[in-house]
Amino acid sequence: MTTVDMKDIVSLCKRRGFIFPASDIYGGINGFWDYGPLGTELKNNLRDRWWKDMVLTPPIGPDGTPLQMFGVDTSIIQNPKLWKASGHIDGFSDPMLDCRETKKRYREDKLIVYKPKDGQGNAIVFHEDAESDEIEKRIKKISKGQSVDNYEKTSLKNIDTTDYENLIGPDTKTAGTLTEPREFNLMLHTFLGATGGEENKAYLRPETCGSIFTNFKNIVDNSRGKIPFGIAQIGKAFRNEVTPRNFIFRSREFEQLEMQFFCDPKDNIKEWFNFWKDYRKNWWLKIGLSDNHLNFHEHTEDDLAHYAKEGVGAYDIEYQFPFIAPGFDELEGIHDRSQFDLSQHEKFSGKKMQYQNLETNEWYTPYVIETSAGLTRGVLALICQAYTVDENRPSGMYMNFHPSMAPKKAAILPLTAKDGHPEVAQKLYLEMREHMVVDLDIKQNIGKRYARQDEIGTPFCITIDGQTLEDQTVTVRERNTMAQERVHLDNVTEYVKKRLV
RNA sequence: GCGAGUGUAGUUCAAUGGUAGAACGACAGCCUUCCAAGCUGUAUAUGCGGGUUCGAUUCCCGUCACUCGCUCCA
Repeated sequence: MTTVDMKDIVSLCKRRGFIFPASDIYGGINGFWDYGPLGTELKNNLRDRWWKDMVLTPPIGPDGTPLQMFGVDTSIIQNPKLWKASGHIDGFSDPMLDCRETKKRYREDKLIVYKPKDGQGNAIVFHEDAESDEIEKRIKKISKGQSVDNYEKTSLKNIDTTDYENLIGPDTKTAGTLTEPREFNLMLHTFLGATGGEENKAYLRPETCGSIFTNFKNIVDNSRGKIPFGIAQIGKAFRNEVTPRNFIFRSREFEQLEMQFFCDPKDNIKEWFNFWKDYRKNWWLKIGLSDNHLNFHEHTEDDLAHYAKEGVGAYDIEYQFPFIAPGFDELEGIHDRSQFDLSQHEKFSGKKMQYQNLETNEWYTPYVIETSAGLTRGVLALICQAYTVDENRPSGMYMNFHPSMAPKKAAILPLTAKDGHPEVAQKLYLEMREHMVVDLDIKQNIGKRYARQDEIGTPFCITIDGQTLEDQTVTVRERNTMAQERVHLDNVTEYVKKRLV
């Protein structure tokens, strides 16, 4: 396997207009990226393909009937109670602090402090479950013989941060190694209303699925949703990642392709789960990711998300990104969320989130299988997969995008800038651009123009030459093989179209 | 968030306490040609802020960004 350096990928992305650092002229901003002309096309191609294959023409179910799927596009900001119900607000809002020396991290509320009653000397910090003889021993040692009685016990919250320099951390002997406690909630928040204060706090969604669940009843009641069915959504999501890193892989603003599939708890959940798992992996294969770069990772009991504890399992589809190779990193999760979300929303909203089987009149809370893919991670995977080193061509490499994903489908290149070539080229360009994204490039020599198209992964280059004027044929060059074929002008749009699927 | 490193044209690199160079890319002109990016020319850079200094891209401090290792990832 050839390993591609992320550095080369990042510089190509900037040089050719795929992806730029956000607010580049101001020095960038950690965790945010802008999509340039080609990156936008690529992302749209991936997004549209997902929407088609999931919503417009969803797969045929295991029993041979086409699945019912509904598309929604919900607001990024929702009532904060939604995130309370989903567990996102409480799940990760503890103030934490670090020890600079030992690199350990502590929850503020789990630490207790022994402060000298006379105010002389350092205060000593312990973990809340420290044994009393352990406390006694350590205090004696550090204070050179003083007893616990000379110390008063308090919680870390009562210590002013200006006094932190006099604190001795739980796992060290030196004072002043603890950092100030920091909120570690990973949700981005904002304030609603022009004068919004704390009471008007709202959150930018950390995933798109929350509002899929809250629309469950609308779909059932107003869109004739009959279980089993799915609700799908594409949209932005935001997380205050501790360490945004690896180009667009972990960014604070990203885009998701999410689908929640609601089924009868009496169904064979495992069968549905496997159905989606296989369908989703094959989908990535269809759009050009190679099998040996894809991997299924099954979550163990310990790292299951809070919503997935009850279910039949959780799998990640992982891709072998260059920055982690030979390891893999998550591209899409297929998780059994069981009845967690609908039950939670029923509890918090007081609205019945159940489904009635009208044939049996039986009410139940549906089971949910989630497929949650990162659109922006998908773009990165496509780019990494496509980057192909080839020392035998002028560009030194080419982007081997699947034709259906390539940002530009064809480039029209008159061999010379005179002799009537540009006129023919422009006519063809105006025809073809009605059907696909095409480039018209007239200037400079042909080798240079081929090389440029190779670098951005255009699958077909169409050349108008002397012979075109005689017999109305053009040459079509295929990117990967560089082989050429003569095609009549009347057929060239169809010729390319057929090869984009 | 911690630790280490890096920061010079669009990209990849050079150089210097005293005028910042190249290659590729871009653009213009020439060539009119089917691929080792033809020929000529033009424009473009020391991340940002402060300090030291007669003078800082170079030394120092801060900051921002990127890379690597930790940490985190509902």
